[in-house]
Amino acid sequence: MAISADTPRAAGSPAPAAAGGTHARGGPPPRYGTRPTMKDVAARAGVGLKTVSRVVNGEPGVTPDTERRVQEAITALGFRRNDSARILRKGRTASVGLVLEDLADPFYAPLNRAVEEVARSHGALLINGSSAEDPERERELALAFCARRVDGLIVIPAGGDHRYLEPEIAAGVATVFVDRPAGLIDADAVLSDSYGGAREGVAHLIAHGHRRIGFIGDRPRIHTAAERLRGYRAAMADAALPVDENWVSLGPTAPERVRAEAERMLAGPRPVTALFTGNNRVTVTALRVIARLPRSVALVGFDDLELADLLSPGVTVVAQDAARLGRTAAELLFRRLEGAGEAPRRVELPTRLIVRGSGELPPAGD
Amino acid sequence: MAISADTPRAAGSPAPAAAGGTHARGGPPPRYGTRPTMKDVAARAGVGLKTVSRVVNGEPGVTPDTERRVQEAITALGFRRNDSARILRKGRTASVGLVLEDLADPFYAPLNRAVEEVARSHGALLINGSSAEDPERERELALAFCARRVDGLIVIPAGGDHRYLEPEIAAGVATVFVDRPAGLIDADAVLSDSYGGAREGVAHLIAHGHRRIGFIGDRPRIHTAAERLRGYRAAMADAALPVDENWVSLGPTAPERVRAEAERMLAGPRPVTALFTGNNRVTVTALRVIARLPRSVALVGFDDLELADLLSPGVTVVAQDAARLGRTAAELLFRRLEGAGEAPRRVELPTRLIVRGSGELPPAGD
DNA sequence: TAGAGCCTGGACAACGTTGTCAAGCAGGGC
DNA sequence: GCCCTGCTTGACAACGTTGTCCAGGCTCTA
Repeated sequence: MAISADTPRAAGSPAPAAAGGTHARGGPPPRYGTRPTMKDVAARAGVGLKTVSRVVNGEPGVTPDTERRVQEAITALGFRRNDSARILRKGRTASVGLVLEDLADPFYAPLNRAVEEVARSHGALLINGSSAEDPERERELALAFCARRVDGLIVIPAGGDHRYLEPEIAAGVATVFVDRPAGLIDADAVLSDSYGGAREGVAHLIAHGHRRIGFIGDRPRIHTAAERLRGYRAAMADAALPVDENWVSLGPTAPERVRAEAERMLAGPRPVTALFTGNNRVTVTALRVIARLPRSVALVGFDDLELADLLSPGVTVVAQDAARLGRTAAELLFRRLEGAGEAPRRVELPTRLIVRGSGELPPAGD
Repeated sequence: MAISADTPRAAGSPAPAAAGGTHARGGPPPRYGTRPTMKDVAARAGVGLKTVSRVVNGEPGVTPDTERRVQEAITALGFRRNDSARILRKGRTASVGLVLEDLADPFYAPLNRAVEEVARSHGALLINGSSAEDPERERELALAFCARRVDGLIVIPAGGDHRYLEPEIAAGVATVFVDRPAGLIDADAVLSDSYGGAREGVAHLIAHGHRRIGFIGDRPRIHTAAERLRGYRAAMADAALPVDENWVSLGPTAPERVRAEAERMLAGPRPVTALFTGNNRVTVTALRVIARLPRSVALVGFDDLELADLLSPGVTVVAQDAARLGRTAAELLFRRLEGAGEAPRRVELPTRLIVRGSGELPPAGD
């Protein structure tokens, strides 16, 4: 029998699941949108409230016969425990909040999934939201999660000041920052080695003969962007190569800006012969620019891309393990929840240079 | 001043945010992990409980002076409203649950984000989880969300029987299915035109001279997989082309299986000259197989891929608008919540053939 | 058969919030 | 001076669950 989702029921046709009465026999039929409670189940089964609670939670001390009667009442009424009340009473919510930049970003999605898996293995649900790189929105989300009394919070910071979380952390909300460190507070953080990864990637380009290398990255206030730029400069310095500041561009990763900057660096009498791109979004746009050029330009990007191996030439990347970032952060969080009372830790995961050929092009000139 | 995340505080060093007393003056310092309540705020501000509630909720009828005292107490104690209690009292949770197959899948991630955006615009939070294509897990997640009393539920079905949701729907949980229809119940659904899209994609291959076309898709119990196969058969029939059953393969989208099936279809004396792939995961694996072959093989895939335009040849796809699927479903859901009491609707969104060249290869033989 | 002890079941309070309602108070009109 | 009005404020119950505690009935043993 099908049920119409929202058709209001006439008094003469009560919802089948609730037929028989939420209230004592003879009472009015339950209003649409009103759910039966343990009290209703108890009344129907002819037992006490606590007995229903025991059955629902699988607690011992209920005879099989009583249990059967309760189960029948539960099924007949379509009862489902109200976790809000349960949470209120117990204090723990078995849920974790995750604030990231963009749920849809191919870099963060696996991180999201990894956090979900760890949460699931601990019996916790995941609430999440996208900050869209807006500090105020990050704050709103994180505090909304705290109001829901999440047991723990995982944050990919958009802002640079997380003092607003101090009362929450002090109150026991286990908090772990991922991908970027917390601002102005001392807290757990799980990061990738942005500096080392960028340095290695740029060194790869240098090793293949490039001397004029452009760097296009995210906004400078973002920790990873700054670190990767630092890695770029270190690699150039290692090889005693000068850096023309026209080769460096930090800013929003919107395709228009990245395209303009890439085209600028690749134009003129002495263009760069290679690009190092600071994250997956930048890389994709840069690849589109390069694809339209008659000559070949070397590129190494931070973050792996799904089809990077199928492009020709394959795209060399500095890969982060986003899933591992998420997993590590979530595991750290649950260790905290289980009472590991050490000082905040900063975990740094290594990156991996995946050479696929795009860095190995002979330099175009110089 | 930095706060250690989990260091238990000695009695002599109370949490700064709570210093001054959660309880009446002179009482014991608050225990770690215990949060101040409105009662505590009221005591500290020297006002009644309800006045605090009014200030917290911005209700009128509080003098500026009283409000200031309450605000000070809130800040001093680090108070944050407990939404569990609020939800229990009010009955509405301002949250939406989303069950999808895999949070990390590049097809579902934008859908996830779109649902989030709509929820956000309605002031609701998003709880989500991955079913991993396991009906039991789908059920667990959906019911866990219902226990949390989400106002609405968006489900990408893994299973084929959703009667377990009948009591929930009857109790007022607005429920919308996306990508695939509900099983054995009558409910809102937002779908892509899998049949039409596949038919158009396969017709494209036929128009370019292909006569032996393979179809590799997801498990047959999945509605979209079955529909796309139906579209494939229709296109072949339209052109009066015979279908060798060796050209059709439905099953898990694990790379090993897809690779084996693609290699099988492309081997032998009379291989297929083109492949139609049933979703993004299948397409990616098939592209890898094709890339290793000496000869070129045409391919059209269901679902767009991020770098599809940069491959050579570009990959022709039947694109779905995943974000629009999510947005449409979420908007429908909120319309239901606002009381639109019509019969369940099935919305079907069009697909779009994006021609990029991979289908335009001359057939390899025949 | 009586007493002790165990097992089952239920009454009750509490979790933190919000809606209802009534009290207190100041100001103004008569 | 008194009453009425309107505003601010607070006491109280209720939301649905779980933990505590106690009562009653049963079994087992002496």
